[in-house]
Amino acid sequence: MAPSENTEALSQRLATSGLRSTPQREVVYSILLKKRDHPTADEVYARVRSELPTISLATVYNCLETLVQCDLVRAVNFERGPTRYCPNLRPHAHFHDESTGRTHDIDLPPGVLDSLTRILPEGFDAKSIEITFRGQATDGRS
Amino acid sequence: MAPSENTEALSQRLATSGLRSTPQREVVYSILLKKRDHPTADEVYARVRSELPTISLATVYNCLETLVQCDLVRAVNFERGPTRYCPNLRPHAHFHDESTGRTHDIDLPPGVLDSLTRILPEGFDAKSIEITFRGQATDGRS
DNA sequence: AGTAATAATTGGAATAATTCCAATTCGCAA
DNA sequence: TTGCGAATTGGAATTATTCCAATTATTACT
Repeated sequence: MAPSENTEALSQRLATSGLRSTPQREVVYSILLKKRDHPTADEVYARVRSELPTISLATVYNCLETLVQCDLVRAVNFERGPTRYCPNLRPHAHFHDESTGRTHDIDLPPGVLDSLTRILPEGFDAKSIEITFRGQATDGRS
Repeated sequence: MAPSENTEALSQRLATSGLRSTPQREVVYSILLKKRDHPTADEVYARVRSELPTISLATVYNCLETLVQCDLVRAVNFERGPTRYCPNLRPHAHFHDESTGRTHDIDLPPGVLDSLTRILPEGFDAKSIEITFRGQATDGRS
């Protein structure tokens, strides 16, 4: 796979939003793509620092926020904890494993989101749906 | 409706968990039942103080946590904001209205949760599911 | 190229929500 | 009625995030 491909996608998305492509934004995004384990901002910060040692935590927050605005990344909140970041753009749910604390992406079969939308009463217009499972993943998984 | 009914339920749930029924716990619970608008801990604190002026915020947090443990209340988290509390025990989703900031309960037709569980791959055992819609409620609703 | 205008980054301070902790107080049981 | 564990309390501490003012980078224009 061409490493420039995603960088391209990023630049384009930023451009169409009137934003600039910067080293910080590129590295933050590439870090998210590299290891899709739903890291927190702090975790992203730690990983990015090995490539960009002078980046600040505030910038990491800014970049993540920007990526969310561009719809390249989803911000995910489980219970009280810190926000986690997910670069998976396919329609998917999250499975939160209570024993390991890990979060798994669960791809959704086509139609699931539509059929959920249909249970809404008149007058409710949903722009997005989030589905979160909580339980145990008995199986060894990444 | 008998006002003692819910208090009864509370005492029983607490008892079976080896916990005590206290005035603080009872009032916090009754406040949640009285106005089901998904208040934050701070909001609960404010409401409870009119009945129990000397209660502390820490106790409100403790009571809410206890009620969640007893499965009498659900803790709900939208994006970054503070945790909100919901005494609705029926299977329901949440609709978060982005224009008003309000949260509506959406009752789920029977079978929805089961059919969602069925999309999980082998090895994933879900104990609970949360469904959150985000959008606009065009209609005037409580 | 030179420069103004604008956008992005930075570090640190500030805020918000929640948890922790040690000291009291309460309620039940012997 | 005394004692023990549970619950409450107030305040300090912690965590996650946002804010802000100063600097730095990038772009557009001449």
